[in-house]
Amino acid sequence: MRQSEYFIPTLKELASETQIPSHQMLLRAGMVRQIGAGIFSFLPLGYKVVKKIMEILREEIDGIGGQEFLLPALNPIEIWEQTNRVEAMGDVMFHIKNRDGLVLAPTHEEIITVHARQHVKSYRDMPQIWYQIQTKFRNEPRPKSGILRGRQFIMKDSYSLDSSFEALDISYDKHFEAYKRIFDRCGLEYFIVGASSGAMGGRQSQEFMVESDAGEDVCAVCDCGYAANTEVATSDVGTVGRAFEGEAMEEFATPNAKTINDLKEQFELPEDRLAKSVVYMIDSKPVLILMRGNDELNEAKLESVFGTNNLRPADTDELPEITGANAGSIGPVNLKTKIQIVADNRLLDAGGMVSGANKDGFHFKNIDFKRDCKIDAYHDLRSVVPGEKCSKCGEPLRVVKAIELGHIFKLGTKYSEALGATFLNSEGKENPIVMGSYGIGVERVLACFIEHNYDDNGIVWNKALSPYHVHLIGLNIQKFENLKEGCEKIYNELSALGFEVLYDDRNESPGVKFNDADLLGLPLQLVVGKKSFENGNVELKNRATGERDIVPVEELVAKVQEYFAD
RNA sequence: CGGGGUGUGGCGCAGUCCGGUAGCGUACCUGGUUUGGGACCAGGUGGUCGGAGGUUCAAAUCCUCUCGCCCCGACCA
Repeated sequence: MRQSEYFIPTLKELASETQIPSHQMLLRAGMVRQIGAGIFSFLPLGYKVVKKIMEILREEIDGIGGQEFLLPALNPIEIWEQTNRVEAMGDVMFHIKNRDGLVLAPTHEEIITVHARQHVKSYRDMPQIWYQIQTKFRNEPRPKSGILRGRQFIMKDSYSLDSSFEALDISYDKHFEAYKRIFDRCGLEYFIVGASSGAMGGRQSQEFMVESDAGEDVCAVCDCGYAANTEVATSDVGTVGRAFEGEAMEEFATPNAKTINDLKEQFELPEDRLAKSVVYMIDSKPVLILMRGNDELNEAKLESVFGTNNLRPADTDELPEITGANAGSIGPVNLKTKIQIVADNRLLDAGGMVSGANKDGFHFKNIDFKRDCKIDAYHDLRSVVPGEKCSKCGEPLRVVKAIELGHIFKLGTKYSEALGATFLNSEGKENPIVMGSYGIGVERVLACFIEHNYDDNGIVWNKALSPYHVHLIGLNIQKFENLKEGCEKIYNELSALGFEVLYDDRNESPGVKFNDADLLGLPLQLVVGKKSFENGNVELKNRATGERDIVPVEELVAKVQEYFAD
């Protein structure tokens, strides 16, 4: 491709509002432009990389037996009502205003299930892996971070159809391995975490994450290989155990103690002896939640325990009606109304605890959870804190921000049951199809790669994702006919051998060309300039290392072939 | 949805507090000189200052409403 004819609007300056490196690089390198909040156009160079990513996705999903579909973004709302996801999606789903009954699909389990219902009627028809690479629409409340969170984005989504849960395990494992190959080929440093399946439903899910400050997920990771989204992460913190065995529960005045820290300071109490109470409205019913000391309640874990995302902290004016006290004096004993009480595992069968007396300004001490109150259930409800011991190996955990690149789910039969997608098994018995779903955000692959591969001068592509293989840079070719001829010859030779060559034949000064070349970041730059070319040489620069080789023209092709050999 | 910020030639910004000829850099056009790390000189094109309404002799500037965008939070497959 001749750069003089190619639309690559590189930028010297950026609006100060662009924050994250991948966004800045994509704009500066003329790869994307923004149209609205969370809405982007890919320009030719950016789309070239997108296509490279999509090609890798196709090869690997085809490789596990995937068959590529192209499903409609416009969906009848009925099928979403049948799976109860119109409500579950809420505002995230775009609704069409001037045509009743249509929505823009934020994902495609429903459509896939409809096709399965139509045609997959026997266990002999399975397994199937169906996939597509297609645009998703999600009305994100707050798009952000450039292309990382958009209202419209490209997703590779695949779906497996199986006749049993054992067979689903196989389809799931195939995707797990394919995903590893995909991200390896893209040159991404990622880790895999167990995750909450959230509104998708289902039994098991794992996320493929890339560590990045631009990320929105938080994960606990350990050098031993343990990694989990904090939605489900656990650590080895033990239980607070029992103290003051046999001593009677006793009320005491705590007029100025509203928080755990107040209690710690004013009464010199260790955190292990303090139980914090939080009241949540879960499916509109109040539930008292007990946490040890300042341990943070993790709402994702709470959602998963109660199997609903319809929960919120109780309002301050609801608290006295429910408990008899205001925030700061609430506890599990003497509650004004009888409500469900759940406690974090760390408080299991705890004794000698201090907690609110449900009377403003008073607490109880020596509360025995076995003797003085009824804890309905113990669950892991707390958020992991950095430095806590890994529950696998005991080493300190790190807690890092990460970008979710891909997510794989064992859906089970949620969708097939809701939509009546059944098959006959070998005994002639009707069963719901067992499904899995597997997604990769294409823009996120792009952004994650750049987040980890750039420097002050621009992007540093690898061979797999680089929009072109080599950047041929002709200096002053308008002035020196022999340089131009040399460039044309190299351009034609390399192109004929199948290399994708970006040829900078523009009438620009050398400085402009060098800067643009570093900004675009193709792995190999071939510089044809007067000095070296008159001695029969071309300069070959490695973008990643900055190394420069002076290579005789006749050896150039071999050198390039060698570089791209593996 | 709550909080903060912002909107001025294609792009990046100043000017707004304190009303009075719309400015700088860059890009672009013409001519000339230059050419290994974002060249120089000279001349030139281009903006109803996000939109609507109001105050005023006079509004980018003051007031009211409104829209867009960015950041933090809430939310999030």
